[in-house]
Amino acid sequence: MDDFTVTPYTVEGDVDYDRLLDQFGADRLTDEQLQNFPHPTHRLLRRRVFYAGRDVDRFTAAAARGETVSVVTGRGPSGPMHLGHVYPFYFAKYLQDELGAYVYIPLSDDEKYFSKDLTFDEIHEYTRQNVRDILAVGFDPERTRLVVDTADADVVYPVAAELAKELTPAAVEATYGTPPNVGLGFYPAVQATHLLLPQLVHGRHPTLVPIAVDQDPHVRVCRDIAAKQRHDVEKPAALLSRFLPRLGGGGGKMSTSDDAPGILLSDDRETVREKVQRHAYSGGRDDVDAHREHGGDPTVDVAYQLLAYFFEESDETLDRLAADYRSGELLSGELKAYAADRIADFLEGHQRRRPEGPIADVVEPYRLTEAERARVRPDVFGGESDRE
RNA sequence: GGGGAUGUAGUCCAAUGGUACGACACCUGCCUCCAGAGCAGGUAAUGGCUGUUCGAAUCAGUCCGUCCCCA
Repeated sequence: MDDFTVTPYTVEGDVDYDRLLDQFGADRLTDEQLQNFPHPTHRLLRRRVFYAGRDVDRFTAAAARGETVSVVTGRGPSGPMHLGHVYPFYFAKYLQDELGAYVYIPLSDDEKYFSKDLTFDEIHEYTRQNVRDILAVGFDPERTRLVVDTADADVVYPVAAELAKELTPAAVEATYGTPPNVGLGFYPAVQATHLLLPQLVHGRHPTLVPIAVDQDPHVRVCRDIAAKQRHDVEKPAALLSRFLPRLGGGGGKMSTSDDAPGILLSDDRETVREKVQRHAYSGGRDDVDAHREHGGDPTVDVAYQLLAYFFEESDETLDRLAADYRSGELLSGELKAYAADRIADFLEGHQRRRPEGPIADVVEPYRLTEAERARVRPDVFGGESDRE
């Protein structure tokens, strides 16, 4: 009946988040686990946008003891970034601010080349744009590293090669389906490299991977490899989120490649207002009289959902909006206007922080240093074992 | 390397030499507080080149892409 598909390459239909956990074998976040995160607890946790995980406790326990922890959350640079892409990065910043976590951000340009009909020139243009948007989040350059697969291949490839030997085609096929080309068949090894990289650079420690549930297979594959590798690493922990609702409603995720237009990080206030007003599915009634009498349904109202997921910081305001909407006092158009303004407020801040200037200068403080690379990369010609 | 199949709009697909069909998606209008639903309208395609023909999506040649079998 409620047919849906969730894989790293496809999200379709009305997603049943509970059934997904059964399918994937992840655990729903308990109230207690929630309390183990730094206070005040981030609203993405409080409101159960991040609603499940694997091995979260080891991460929070280590963090509570003040030990080294890291966060990995990435980006596939196949287009401009929209609202649905950005909240994991703001969550990562919260963990960095509160825990001093290292934040590693892999950009999988190779994977997008393998899976999309795009040239590397196009992908790299998006990569540069996306980097500016990611850095607009405000990460600490001392503790944040952007890793671009093809640009940092000196580090990524040797590790991926080691891990790839542990990965059978059958395992890849079982997890992702038959790869359409050998590049994608190899890519899970690269993905696993991303998740282990903080430990390879900084030594064994717990890593948390906050991502949308469709990316969970990557974590599972990596955990399998980490378990059998002689690398001294812990299995990365996962923190899994629901999808930010699409403007059109339904259960899928916001997308730029899809039909429903998403709200881009570059949209100005007028554009946001127009997109929300014209496209957001509402929980309102058919006309004003019916709405005043019976009230609206915030649980299906996309404007309300966007506020609840991320864009309204105040729990009190959120509760009041829901109550007023249900009572019929608040009309759909009014709720949309409010939501659009909160989103536009957020975007204005984001756009103001977006770094200008030559991209090489902008990204430099966030690239792996030579010393960090040397810790990971084998030194083929630097050794002395070539004696006759 | 050999053999076979296939290529039509964003997607799926029809048309055996004669106006390129339809669906979904998208856009516009009506209706709605808004969106959706509903109704009315609209945009959009024959992989490239050459040839045969009055006329080619259709036949031939060639190139390109994709898939399958064999090596």
